[in-house]
Amino acid sequence: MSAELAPIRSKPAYRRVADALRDRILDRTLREGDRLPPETELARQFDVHRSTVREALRELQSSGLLIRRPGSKRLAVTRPTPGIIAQGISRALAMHETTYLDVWEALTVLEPPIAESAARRRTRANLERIAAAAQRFAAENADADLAVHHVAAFFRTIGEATRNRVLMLAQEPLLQLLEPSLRAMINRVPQARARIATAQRRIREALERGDAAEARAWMIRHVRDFRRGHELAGLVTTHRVHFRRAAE
Amino acid sequence: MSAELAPIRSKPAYRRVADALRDRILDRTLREGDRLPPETELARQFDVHRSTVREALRELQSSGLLIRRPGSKRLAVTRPTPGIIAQGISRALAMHETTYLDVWEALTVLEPPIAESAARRRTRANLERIAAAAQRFAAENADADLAVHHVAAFFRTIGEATRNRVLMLAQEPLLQLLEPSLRAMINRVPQARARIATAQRRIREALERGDAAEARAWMIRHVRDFRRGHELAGLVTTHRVHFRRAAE
DNA sequence: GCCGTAGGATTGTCGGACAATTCGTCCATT
DNA sequence: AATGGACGAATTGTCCGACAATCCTACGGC
Repeated sequence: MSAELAPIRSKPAYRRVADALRDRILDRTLREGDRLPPETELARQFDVHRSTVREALRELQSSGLLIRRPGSKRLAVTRPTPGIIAQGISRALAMHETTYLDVWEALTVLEPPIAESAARRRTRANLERIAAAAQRFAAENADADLAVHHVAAFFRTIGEATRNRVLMLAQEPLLQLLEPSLRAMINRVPQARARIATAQRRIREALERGDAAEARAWMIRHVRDFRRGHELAGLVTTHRVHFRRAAE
Repeated sequence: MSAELAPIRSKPAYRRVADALRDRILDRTLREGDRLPPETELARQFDVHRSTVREALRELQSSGLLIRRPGSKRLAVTRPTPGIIAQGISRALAMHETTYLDVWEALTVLEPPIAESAARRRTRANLERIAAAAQRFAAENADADLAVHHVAAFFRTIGEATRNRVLMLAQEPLLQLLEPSLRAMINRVPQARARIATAQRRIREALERGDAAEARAWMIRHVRDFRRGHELAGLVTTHRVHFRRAAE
């Protein structure tokens, strides 16, 4: 007979304020680009103290719904960028027992279909961006950090070409987590840059022809190469990924 | 000759405190399960006011690194759960122009390889959880909300069987976003439940046999059915997804 | 019309206060 | 030795108020 009693825990005010604001943003009462009212005004409207409002604001800020535009005082409503979101994902993955092998497996799953889809939907503008990214990688012969950055950018431009936000967002954390090990690999495996450049070229050409099967096939090789290179570099793929991003 | 001057913007104290704490968590100085020191103590250590500390705490709390255990006062260090992370992703996707078609496409990409991988790695325990989830769905003939919940749970158990956090995390937002439209579909398409139950059974059997190809094949059909059902129900797949999750 | 400036508005941070809850410990009871 | 209060200490949630630093704006000068 003992009914399961719902635990009664009225939410603290800062959370109610955050929820209320988030609702206003999601239902577009507050639209993207709008500047938020001043804290004192919000405090007045919600009938709480300004400190309480500020706690709520920090919450929304860290989930990427509010942003302070550089050189501006007021907060503005914004859509969370893939980068911000992926940062949270990357941290979460780094805290769980995620290995480079896991990341690589996910790349294997995601990237070939992404390449395929990109081959079907890419526009002229996409192709230009893809070519530019490949070009930048090919031109960067010194700085490994930059090279790695350009590799990630290449994948991103392909993701954009799919026009599917879900896929773009899904691949972003992989790119973030891949960077450190990719950098190590490029430094230790001499032929790595050339192999990457070749794969990028073949993928790019396939995308230009709209050849989905070929784009997929080369993407598969490209991703497989990452693992090969990883092993050649003596990196252990079952090591846990790590991720830091605080200083800026 | 004009050197690119780095914009000097010393971060506000609440952000520095948040960064410092986040670093301590990521480098495991503060370990999972540890209770955080009291706010006054943190304020003393960082030499800032307690309000400032509280703003930092809200930030970490919303990124899922700190949690208040039910019926507890102190905050505890924790790993962000897939659910929490995916919530942020879902919101982000809902704010961009993400359509149900996008979600469905991502399901098409992700789920078959997940099923394949699960077929290779599943343990006895996984199989039991998968069977239990399928059982719960089959037994739920009334409440559409519950049925939908069980469908998502079925996918989650399969994701767990892959033992790959990245894949698990990638599929979570899809499940969250799928729920509303899936609920509508189940309510409007009479044969939907039966088709889902059949697919679940075939997938489960394939997983039990460790038959990766068959698991993949049935998962493909299963996901395709979602779209068919969607269309049969007269739901427009190019509508934007929406996501709310505030009350609790 | 463009530009600089003064005053107003807004944020970042602080000091302090107090009620409500939870924590921890000590003691009585079974 | 477990169990179950009892109670003061510790901690959080919320508020009030204050002030410097910075951003914003509107006004007046060129």
